[in-house]
Amino acid sequence: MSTSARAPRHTITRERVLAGALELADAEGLAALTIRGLATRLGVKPMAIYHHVASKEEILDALVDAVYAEIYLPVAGPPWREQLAERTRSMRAALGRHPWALSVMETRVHPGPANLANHEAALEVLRSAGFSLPATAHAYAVLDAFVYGFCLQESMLAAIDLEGSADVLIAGMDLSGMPRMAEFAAGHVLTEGYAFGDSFEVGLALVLDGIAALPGAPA
Amino acid sequence: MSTSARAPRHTITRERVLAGALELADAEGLAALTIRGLATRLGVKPMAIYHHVASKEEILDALVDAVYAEIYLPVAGPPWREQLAERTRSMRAALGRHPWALSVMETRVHPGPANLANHEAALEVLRSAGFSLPATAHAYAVLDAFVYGFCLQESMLAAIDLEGSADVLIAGMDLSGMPRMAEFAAGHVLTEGYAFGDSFEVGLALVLDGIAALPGAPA
DNA sequence: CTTTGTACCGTACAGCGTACGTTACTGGTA
DNA sequence: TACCAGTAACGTACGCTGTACGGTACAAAG
Repeated sequence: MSTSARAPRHTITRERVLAGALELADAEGLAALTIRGLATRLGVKPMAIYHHVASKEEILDALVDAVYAEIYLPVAGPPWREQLAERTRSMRAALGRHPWALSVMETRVHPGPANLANHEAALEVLRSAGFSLPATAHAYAVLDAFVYGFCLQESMLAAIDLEGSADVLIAGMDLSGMPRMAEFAAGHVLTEGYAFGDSFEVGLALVLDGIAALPGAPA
Repeated sequence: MSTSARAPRHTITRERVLAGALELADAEGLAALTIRGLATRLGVKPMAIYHHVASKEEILDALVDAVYAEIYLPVAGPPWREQLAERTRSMRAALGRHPWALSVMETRVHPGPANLANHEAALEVLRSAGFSLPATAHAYAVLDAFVYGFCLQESMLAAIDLEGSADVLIAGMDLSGMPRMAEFAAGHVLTEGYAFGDSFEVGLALVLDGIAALPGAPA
């Protein structure tokens, strides 16, 4: 096939553009998500994309909302604790599947429909469980802080691990004058069976316990 | 003065380059931190910068470590809880002063000396207070997840607020079919005296309580 | 006075998002 | 059947980015 051949009509649609962008970001990282790269992957010339989306910003907005759409929507009912736990685990899974998502979210200003639906569902769970409005605000802020922050740490660790495994990295650091880090590395991190992710369920339980004990939480 | 005049020798040093980069990022945002923009601010031509730093990546590494250097170093001793609380508040303050820092941190792979010193100090506080190694790992992971995540949310909210105040934003959203968000907005967020940041101390206390109750925490 | 190293500069290149204008195909109507 | 309008893909070009490479001027040392 000729590289300079004109692609047939309807080679791309808005859906194909967004799906291709998501695949490209997942497969090759956010830096590889360029209009030119996306066009090549779609078998089209760069400017053809702009007949289906207004700008790259719009693509990024749509990608973020696509990630939110993957998150479990909690339902109101007695076991509010398990519903929120399931949503939180689902968020971690989605952000783990799309490590680029967090940094894109930071730069978005307009929440998409899936984002809003997720907020609504979480608020519905808390409010219908009997949380007061102030308690709902605190609970939601703390729980989301935990999951966002935990995923942020996981993605930073994953980025570091791509350059070399943990033991090699730690061996290469200058830990002189850092006895506690040396102890922590040798006595725990490099131990068989250690995984940073194991702190997730511990932290989740800790935060949910704290939320349940908030003033304004149901009895 | 002529724009094309050659700057005198020793107009810039590595310190001045890094200080200028930090000021530029603080004042005009991360997107404004370009080699050309930085050179202009320093009264120098772009390529002069490369005689003092190896690459822009190196500048970003240094900026991140400069932010870590602003964070309070906790000291070991009886009141571990207050020491960690102070460090956490200090982290929030530093990340608030430099909203661009979080997104830069995400892309760093080599921790700087201030970063390592901060880790060491926090570990020292936990370990010398009597936390077991697994408890230390969980406590540290959860506490940092909280502060990173909370600051992430604050910076996202701040970015949105730059485009218009909260009430205007909320008024512009389509909250039909979103009764809980409507209730939350009207009954709490738009109320006199509401501030998202008020959840910080609540969450901090909640997390510290949880850490103190961890198996392996001191009695 | 000359030599040598260093610090600043000019030019240039590849790659980015995208504004603007052009071309070719296709479905609807006369 | 013939045409026409609309649409989707394309080519070119502009200003921006980081930075490789080579040149130039000045300051200190021999």
